Amino acid sequence: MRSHPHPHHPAALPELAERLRQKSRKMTGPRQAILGILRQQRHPMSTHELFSALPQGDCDLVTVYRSMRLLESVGMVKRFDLGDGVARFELLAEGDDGHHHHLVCTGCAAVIEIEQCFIHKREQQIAACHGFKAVTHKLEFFGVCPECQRQ
Amino acid sequence: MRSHPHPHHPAALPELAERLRQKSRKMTGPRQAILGILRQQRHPMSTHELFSALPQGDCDLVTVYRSMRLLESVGMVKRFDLGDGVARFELLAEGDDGHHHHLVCTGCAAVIEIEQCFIHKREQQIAACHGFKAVTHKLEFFGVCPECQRQ
DNA sequence: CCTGCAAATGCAAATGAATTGCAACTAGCC
DNA sequence: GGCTAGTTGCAATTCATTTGCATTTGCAGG
Repeated sequence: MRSHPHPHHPAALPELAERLRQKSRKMTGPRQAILGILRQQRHPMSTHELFSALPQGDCDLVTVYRSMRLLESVGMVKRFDLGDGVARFELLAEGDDGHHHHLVCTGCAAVIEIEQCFIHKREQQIAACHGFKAVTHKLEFFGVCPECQRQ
Repeated sequence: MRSHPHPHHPAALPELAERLRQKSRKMTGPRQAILGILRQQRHPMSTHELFSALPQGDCDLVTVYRSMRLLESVGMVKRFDLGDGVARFELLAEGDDGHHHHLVCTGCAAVIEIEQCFIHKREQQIAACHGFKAVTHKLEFFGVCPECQRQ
């Protein structure tokens, strides 16, 4: 059975701390708070959303930005671009590359996770056809959700 | 035969002027210059690239930004997001919605146009499955081109 | 338990893409 | 040729994100 990007039992904080320490990174207060929020989130979160979800004054906005960069660099978090000029992040399970897509409502910004990726074969063809290596892709869907259709 | 997003005989400037006038927009010097450059371009161009390609001092950077927005709003140009935080634009043929994708080299930023879009059926399924309307998507491929593989 | 130091943080300032306010033009319908 | 909506230049602003630097803090090793 394939792994689900949003497991019902996300990694516990001690395990997350261990993942950091293995890369000689520290489990600090801010990071603990950030990971704690990310753990219980099933949709990608922007840096500002993350910051506002933190107990007020818990840490600086800049620290959140730096943390997201670091967590991304050690593969604990995946960055998504939903086309509005703001980076969003999802926590990754160990060993998961987090590759999946989203369906975003252009009215209310609601996000639906699309688990399957059906591009791989085409991606291979395109890579081969142009002699490219290490090819990946970014794919996001946009539309109007049932709620917003009523307005 | 389906239209090619980069026709060998792109629209002439008078025709482009007509398209503008139909929407009660004016064909000004800057716009003429911008469209002139876009006409002979087969890859998406950023606002800054466009600006530098203009005869120096021809117009203000802000005017280029405003022009791109306007041209997009009247459907004469299509905006692409190649993931580097800079908007890029391609001139559209009349009646063309410009929907296609790109393969971008992460080393040298070279761009290859990918004409076919093979997502439509899946897109329909996804839309239906979640009750969304007016669903579209953004899809771009990234990899290392043959040149950059040598380094 | 204590210590040292690489790693992390806060705060202020900087960067870079893109937008906006406003007064001075100008394309093109009459 | 004149009038007016639409444009432009310039300066200033916004907004996401990054950077410099002095200070602080996890945590590996003794």
